[in-house]
Amino acid sequence: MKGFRRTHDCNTVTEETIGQEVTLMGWVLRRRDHGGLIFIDLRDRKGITQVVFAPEVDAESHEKAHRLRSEYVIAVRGKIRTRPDGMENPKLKTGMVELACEDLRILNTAATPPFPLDEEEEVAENLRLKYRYIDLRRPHMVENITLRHSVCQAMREFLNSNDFLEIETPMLTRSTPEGARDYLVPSRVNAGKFYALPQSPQIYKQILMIAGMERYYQIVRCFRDEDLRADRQPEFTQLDLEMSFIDEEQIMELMEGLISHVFNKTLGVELATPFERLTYQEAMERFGTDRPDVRFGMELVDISDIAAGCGLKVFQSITASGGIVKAINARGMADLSRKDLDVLTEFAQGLGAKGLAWVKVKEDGSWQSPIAKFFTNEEQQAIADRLGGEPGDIFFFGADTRATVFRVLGELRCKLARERNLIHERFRFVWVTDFPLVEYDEDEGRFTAMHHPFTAPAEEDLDLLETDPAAVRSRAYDIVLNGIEIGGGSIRIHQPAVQERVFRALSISDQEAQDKFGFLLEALGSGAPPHGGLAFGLDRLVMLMAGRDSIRDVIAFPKTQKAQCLMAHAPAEVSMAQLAELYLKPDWKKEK
RNA sequence: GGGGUCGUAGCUCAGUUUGGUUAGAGCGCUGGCCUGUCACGCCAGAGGUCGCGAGUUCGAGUCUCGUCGGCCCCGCCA
Repeated sequence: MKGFRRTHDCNTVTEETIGQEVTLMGWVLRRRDHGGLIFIDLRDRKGITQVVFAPEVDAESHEKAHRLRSEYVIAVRGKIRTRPDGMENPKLKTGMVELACEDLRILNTAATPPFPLDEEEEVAENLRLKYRYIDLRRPHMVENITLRHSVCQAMREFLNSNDFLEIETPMLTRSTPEGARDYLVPSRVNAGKFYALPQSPQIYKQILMIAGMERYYQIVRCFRDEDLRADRQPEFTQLDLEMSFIDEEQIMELMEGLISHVFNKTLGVELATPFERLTYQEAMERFGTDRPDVRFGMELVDISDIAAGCGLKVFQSITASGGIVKAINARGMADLSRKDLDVLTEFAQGLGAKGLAWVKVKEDGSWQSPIAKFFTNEEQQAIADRLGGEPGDIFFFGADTRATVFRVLGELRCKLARERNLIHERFRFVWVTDFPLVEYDEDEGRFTAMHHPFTAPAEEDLDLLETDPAAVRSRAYDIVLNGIEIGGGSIRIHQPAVQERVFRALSISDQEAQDKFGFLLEALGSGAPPHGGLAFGLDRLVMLMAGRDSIRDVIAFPKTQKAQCLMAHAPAEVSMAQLAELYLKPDWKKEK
């Protein structure tokens, strides 16, 4: 590097730099060797600049440039000059100019890359993950990682200026009941005891409120030992925050400000506030899910009352046995072919439906459908009225238990919207509020917390805790973007007596509550302020902002579906000596 | 734990339906030529455990069974 000092980035040499002597450093993206004249596309984090090696400018570097190969690391010094007439490349930001090399230094050679760095071709993900350091050099990945950085910066800006303190909480903590499977860490100095990696800093941030910190945030890693998905990794990042002396209105308002600031600062997108709000009940009834995509209609409409009296036995028996019948109107989609409908039926069956009834509305308003004959004209009219049906529309029916109807029609409307390009908005947020406090867990035979056990019940429902827990609404709220849950939070319980009642409703014995959460109960009794907060899934948020389908594309070093790092080969075996130190005996065999 | 899908040259893929000559293409790679290219061009060349293992067959990239791995989904994820 002696004699070389980087003066510019590959995207900062422009018309304004013409005539200046600059030094660039970066990687060889491509070499175009004309024998007498050699062109290099030089790439760094910021962009691409064309470098020309000409013997009349510098014979020695021209000679050396013959040896350059893809991904060699080089430093070049020379003057920026305009390209000859007609030789400009409009595809490059620096395409009007080029660097005429007067001095070339090869800083490092490189093996031929295992896959091309240009983005024309999709590369198998296992290769990308094995050679992540190559994958991350690709401009698209640089953009994603850079966006993630900018999002974090904008979040900190906003929260810092709103009087929040950034405070770290322990990674080595204790396992608590409820929730996901924990990642465990054995303790060397406490034989037979284990730390757990945090699923979220939930209790610690509440303790910080009790400790009088008033406003806390942290961009923090969380760990859950559950199976992976495109939007789920075993370790993921949250923007976690908590505030004292507030209610849900103030939190939602502040969070809308935060999100607006982030989108404005990083993408230049102006979001309209306040965001739309739905209660859990509404979201389920109208969209079939608690994370509705509200960018398009096709809402679920209940027709159980009409179905109960119709001539179709299936509809009758389902409504009679406590199930429901709902329908969606796929406007203008009556052109779906028999084969399309078979595919959709299969899709519905895959989600647990027994079948998928449909009705096409013909020009004269009459029904074309295998089930048309089971409905009187009046019933047909009533259904069409309720769905706003017009010629060219097709109705789809879901008849089953509530949960199945919601799932099937909810997924179906999203699938149809995607396939028929009904989604035009880039970003649409919605709050979902008034979640049930608890839900019944068939396997465990008890109620479990829908959000977490520290969520405050709605005050007017408090007295139902002992009589009808399922009817108690919570003070929890989720924030949903484009049909994906990107955050959630709640007002917390700040009175020990209420916390104890909730534990009881969850069938957590006083003994267990004392063992596992005694310190929290004690802390609540020490003068806990009313408080609440929220956590954003940073990976999901950035994924949506970057327009990607998987959070792996916005995480520098993600894991595969089997929770392995293909680059570092984690997890890996350890020595017997290491195990012995931790008092672990590896004599468990996975049963075949 | 379950369902689906993919695995052929360094990369992206064709070939598998209907088993049959020496397994192909584009890109990349190597060497040569080339002073205005930018997905440079031209010439020549190298490169294969058809994921792995059994089986069926005269013969398997192709059929069967098993297995490993990537991805998507269900369960799971307060």
